[in-house]
Amino acid sequence: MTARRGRPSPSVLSRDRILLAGLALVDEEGLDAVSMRKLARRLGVDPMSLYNHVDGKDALLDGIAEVLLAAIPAPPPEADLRETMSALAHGFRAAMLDHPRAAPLVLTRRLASMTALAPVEAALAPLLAAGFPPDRAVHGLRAVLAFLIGTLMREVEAAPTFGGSVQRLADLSASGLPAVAAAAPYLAVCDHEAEFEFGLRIMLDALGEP
Amino acid sequence: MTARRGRPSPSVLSRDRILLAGLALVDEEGLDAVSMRKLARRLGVDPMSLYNHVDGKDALLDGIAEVLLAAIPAPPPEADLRETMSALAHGFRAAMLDHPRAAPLVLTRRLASMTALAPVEAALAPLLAAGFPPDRAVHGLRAVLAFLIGTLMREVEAAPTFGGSVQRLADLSASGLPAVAAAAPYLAVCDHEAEFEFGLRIMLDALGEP
DNA sequence: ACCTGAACACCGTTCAAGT
DNA sequence: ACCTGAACACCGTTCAAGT
Repeated sequence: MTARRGRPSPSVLSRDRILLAGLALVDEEGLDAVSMRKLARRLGVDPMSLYNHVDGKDALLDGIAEVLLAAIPAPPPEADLRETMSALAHGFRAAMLDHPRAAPLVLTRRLASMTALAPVEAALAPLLAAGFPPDRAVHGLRAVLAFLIGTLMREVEAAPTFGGSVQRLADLSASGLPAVAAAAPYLAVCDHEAEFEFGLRIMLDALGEP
Repeated sequence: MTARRGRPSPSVLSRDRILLAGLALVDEEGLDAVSMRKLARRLGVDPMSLYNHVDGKDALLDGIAEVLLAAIPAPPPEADLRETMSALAHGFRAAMLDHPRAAPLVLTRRLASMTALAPVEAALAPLLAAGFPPDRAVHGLRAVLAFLIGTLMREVEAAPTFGGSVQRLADLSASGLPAVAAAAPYLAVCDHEAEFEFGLRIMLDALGEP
């Protein structure tokens, strides 16, 4: 019932093994460093062997994005609507922060597959169950998602190479732009957690009642 | 006072000419198609000549992003705070929609240059002038920006290749996911304009009073 | 100061051949 | 059914040489 065919020998390659190795490669070296050849080297295999399990580089990246999305946990079933939406948003954020260098794959690519639709279902189902008409449910979900994507893009791209932000603060103060200079101490640092909670509350408030 | 040196001959290459040609290349063929070599070919020049005016491919892409940002018009000076913020947001959106294939350069890259700071100044100045303390001004601006970036990413990535959305609707209905199927007609289409106005109103309302 | 071209170390993917 | 390797048409960038 579980084995796809009667082949017990652990074949070297599989779509899953490739995607996981790809994710590890992104985690370690970043998105720009991903190449079919390097990934094949890492798996001890000819580059062209990957094409037996994955449709090409773009499909590989989509597959890695789906691995990230699959890590979002289902919200507790006894939660009310607001708790459910909040849990999904926090789960989404946690999944992205677990793999910050791969997160842009989810945040910037149009994902069309079935498995990419699962989180949409998880958010839409409680909205409809709470009595939201489908058009308003979709509308509200889109607004929340836009905020989540924008916030996470900022959080995940925040250059970790950027040592102390002291230099950045000095640059901002010396920018010659008066408002930027005046707000420099607050521009130089960002409490991502607080920004996330602040914006999420706004968006969930805006959802309103069915 | 304006000429940098007494060289009247219109030298073939300049940073600006390169950035504009780069933007045109992105507009026509998309981001993935951009290469230093192809851009040089388009300019009738050796690929390596570009490096005299631009620091490399990454700097080229940053430069193109700055060209986009520079197209955001200054808001009318007599406008009140809300009108000013709204005008900036609409100007930002219009600038991105003028070059949808280049927009991800602005929306997904961390821009550090001075010219990328100009729009921040334009938004921060009226907030401070209206009496917002700098920490709240930065906080509010970040929330609005996150929403704008997320919304515009969706709008700009929406595959224009995707013929009628009839096929997509059928896929969604047949997904086996009940909530997705129930909301399929609304998931299949997106009124980007309305989503933008809806979310912008929420974020500007959330700014509150100083 | 700017432009050139050869060279280096890479890419993604097609295709014919193997087992 | 899966894996291989040669081959093709590309990349970004360094470096030495030209003017």
